[in-house]
Amino acid sequence: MHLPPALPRAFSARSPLDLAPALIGTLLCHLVDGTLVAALIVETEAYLGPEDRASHARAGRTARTQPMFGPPGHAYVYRLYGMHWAFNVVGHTDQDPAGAVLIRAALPVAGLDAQRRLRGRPSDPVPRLAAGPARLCQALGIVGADSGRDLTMGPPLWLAAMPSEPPEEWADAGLAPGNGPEYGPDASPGPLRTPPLLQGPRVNVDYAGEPWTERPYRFGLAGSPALSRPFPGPGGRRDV
DNA sequence: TGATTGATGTACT
DNA sequence: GTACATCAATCAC
Repeated sequence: MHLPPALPRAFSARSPLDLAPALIGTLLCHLVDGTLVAALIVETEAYLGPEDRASHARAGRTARTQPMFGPPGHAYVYRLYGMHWAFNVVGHTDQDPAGAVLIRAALPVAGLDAQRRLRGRPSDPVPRLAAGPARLCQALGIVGADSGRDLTMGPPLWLAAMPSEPPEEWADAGLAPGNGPEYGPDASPGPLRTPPLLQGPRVNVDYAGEPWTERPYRFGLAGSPALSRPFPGPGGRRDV
């Protein structure tokens, strides 16, 4: 079984605003009962430190938000609406006390049967299995106990670069080698070099009258069938 | 000590 | 489009 190497901590040691677009096109990997389940990240949101009113770091360090204030490259998992889990990658600079990137959606590429089973909806099309923060945690088997885990140490839970030549048994991620609009189901496989990104407002975040363009902190892989929901029309900007 | 609130998903009209 | 499940953290007294 091919286990891609973990991305180093330096990858996450930057502002969530830089990390959020950089995470698009990377792999989130989890070893579940000896099976690799992995998905290509296609949608993220940046949450900054205490000055970001929508960030859990706004109220300072608590037992729940502790990982957000810790070293970059760790997981921050929290309960949502009392019944779901949501997964974040901790990332901030030494100047900023806290920060994280919410992984909103990913395209399953390895361990598809396991992901269907974990998700509990066997007939859902693969691109919808992890299309949403709570669905993603379900499909990848991520739970609250994973909060605080170091994602730079490999199994059981880690971030990795998408291999330039994915193993035969992996599903086609539909990535074209390089730039271009051909990021659909018929695109030829290959690494994601300069992904065409969309940018827009964070989902279900109250902007309190302020125009969202002041904080366009949601990022997505253009044309991906695994996005949790569309980006706003012409206001959703390309080429981030 | 009690009330309100979500970084959601599903089912139903 | 709307209703609702379900609960820890946070906020208002």
